[in-house]
Amino acid sequence: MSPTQKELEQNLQVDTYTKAFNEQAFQSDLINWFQIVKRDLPWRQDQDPYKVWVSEIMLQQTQVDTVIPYFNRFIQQFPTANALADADEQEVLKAWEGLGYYSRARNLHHAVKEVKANYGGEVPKEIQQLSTLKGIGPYTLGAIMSIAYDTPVPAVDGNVMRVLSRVLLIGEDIKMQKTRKLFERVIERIISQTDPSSFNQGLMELGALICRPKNPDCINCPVKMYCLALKEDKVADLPVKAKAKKQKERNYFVAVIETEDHQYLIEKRTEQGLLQNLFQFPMFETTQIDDVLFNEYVNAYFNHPIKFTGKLAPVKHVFSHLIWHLDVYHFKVEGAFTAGENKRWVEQAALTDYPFSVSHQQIIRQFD
DNA sequence: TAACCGTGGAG
DNA sequence: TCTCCAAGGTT
Repeated sequence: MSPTQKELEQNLQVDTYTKAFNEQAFQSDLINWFQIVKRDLPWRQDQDPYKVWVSEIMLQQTQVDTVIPYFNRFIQQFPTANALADADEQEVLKAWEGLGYYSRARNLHHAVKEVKANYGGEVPKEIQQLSTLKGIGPYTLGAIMSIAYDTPVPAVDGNVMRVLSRVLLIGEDIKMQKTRKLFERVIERIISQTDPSSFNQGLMELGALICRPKNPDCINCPVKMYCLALKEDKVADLPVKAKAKKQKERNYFVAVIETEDHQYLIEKRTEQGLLQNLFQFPMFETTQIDDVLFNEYVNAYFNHPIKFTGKLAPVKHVFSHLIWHLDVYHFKVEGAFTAGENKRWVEQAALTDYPFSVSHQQIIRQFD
């Protein structure tokens, strides 16, 4: 089977970036540095593929210091793939509460059930099997294959693209998916065959500690002698990254409805879109209606006499692609009434049993 | 492809 | 306050 025209062009492109590159010496210097300075992180205690998997999912778009306490609690609560598979989704979401990107938790839970059903609870080490699991994309695939199974597969994350764009002077826009694929092809040429785990982790550790987005510590860089950007004084210009779009803004009324014996009405979000299956206080998107109309609307919506008792502090919540402005209203009712399928009444102390997004945690914190 | 999907830290 | 960005994946 001969390579296609496209593949030939791609190989040529990789050639231009790697032809004058001494990958043997680079590997050696990078790996030796990593062995000396690597941080003592909880997921580096052993090579358990399940723990590597959990850590890599949590670390997606999330800083190490944020992940550490979540990882420790999660592994204590769900020590094995089978233990996680046997858990309820609500438990898993609760353990993920506050970490964000909740599809990661739901996909991990789904995938672990598949591992239990199809692979006897053992995380597969075949690349084809691993890559079909929900939530395991190209980066995580390479990370698990290399870190857990010592197999030379590229693991291209933001750190790796930043480091290699500088070392090899690659000016492609790292927002583009085809650029990530370019880096994967480059790494297939230069990855260590004997210690791909330290090679991949070394690139990421270098990006985190030395080759930082701002104020890179080039003086102390273990591979500065290979760095074309440093040689040409272009470190600050790389990587090239398209600007992010501005978030859209949305306004909501939130109804905190409390009974005389201090039960609160909460509702479960849908299985689609934002914050799937998380809980919240009933909320309604608003465009132009005012406070008075909202009070009438709430009474009509629930078909029950509900007494407005005052406003709580408004909440502004910034997502990656969205900004919520929540106007929070407090209502009193005499007792719990039938409110609908996805709704339930919960005592104040029991609110902590349910997974809420941070926006609604900010509301709960005002109850004291 | 580009939009969607969270949250918190750092400059 | 504002902007970027952090061990990305899915659709």
